[in-house]
Amino acid sequence: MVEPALQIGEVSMRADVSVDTVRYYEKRKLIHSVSRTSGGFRLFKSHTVEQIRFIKQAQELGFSLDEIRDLLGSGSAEECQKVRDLLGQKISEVNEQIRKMKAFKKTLSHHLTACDNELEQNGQNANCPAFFEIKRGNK
Amino acid sequence: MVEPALQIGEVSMRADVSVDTVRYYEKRKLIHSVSRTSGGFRLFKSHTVEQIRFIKQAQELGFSLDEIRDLLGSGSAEECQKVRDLLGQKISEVNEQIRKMKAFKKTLSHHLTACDNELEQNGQNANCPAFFEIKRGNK
DNA sequence: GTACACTCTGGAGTCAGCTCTAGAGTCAAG
DNA sequence: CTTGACTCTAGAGCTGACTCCAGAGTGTAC
Repeated sequence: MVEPALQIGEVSMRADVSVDTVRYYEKRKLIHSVSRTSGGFRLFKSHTVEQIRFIKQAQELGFSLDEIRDLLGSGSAEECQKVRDLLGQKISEVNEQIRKMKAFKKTLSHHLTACDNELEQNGQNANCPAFFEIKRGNK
Repeated sequence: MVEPALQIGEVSMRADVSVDTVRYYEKRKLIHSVSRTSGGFRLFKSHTVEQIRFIKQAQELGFSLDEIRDLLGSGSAEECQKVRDLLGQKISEVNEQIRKMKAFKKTLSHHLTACDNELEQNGQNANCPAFFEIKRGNK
């Protein structure tokens, strides 16, 4: 039941990032290698792969590596409360993001409708209104 | 009813971006100044302010300036259909983003709960688990 | 024992999206 | 006609997050 150590290439492949990225994350303290071979090769635990996937997930949603690092925490006692608070805060940020997304989607939908109307009425000669002129009723 | 032309400083202030940003967006063809004073000062229509706000909104949601420019379109006939298609595509991208957001929020909530449990049970001596060890049941 | 894939380090390069700078010109007010 | 706030251009610099590179060492398979 001793979990197998992974070399950087294996981690990189499983997490679908480059080896450079893995090293970069280690340098930025988002992950850490647990040990080295006698020759100096890094060895990682397998959960590092999950950790990298989490980092990528958070990143796609606009969080910076520094923010993500704080969220990952070190597991130390005094950090526990801090991480907890941060989590609460991030959750509301995500909620806010979702709200913004929905608003943006609405804006896009409005334009799509306007666009469709124009195409239907004028076909080949459609003169799609520039984005913000729609609202202002200009031609 | 002739709409007043705005100078760059006015636009920048109303849209809450720097004047450099306004010039940069013009260079990148996201907006355009309608004319210049005899001395060469740019003059903008007031809807440019709305356009910049839209750009910022889209940007916050992870769209690049190039993508946004395509979305703004030029209003020409042949572009109309193209913009329409792009709009449809962006709307599904936004839907996908919303889905990811919700998944991420779930991940964060799980961790928050685990964190709370740990704090409740061990108080001052809480040993907040490293992010991904929770799932794996390690201490 | 050598071939070959993999890994190491340190540092330079890249890309997007600004941001800043210098040096010069513009414009409305007094 | 001068002052002071504003604007112009071209180009350099910055930040975050990689990405690439050279030159050297490691590990295992035949």
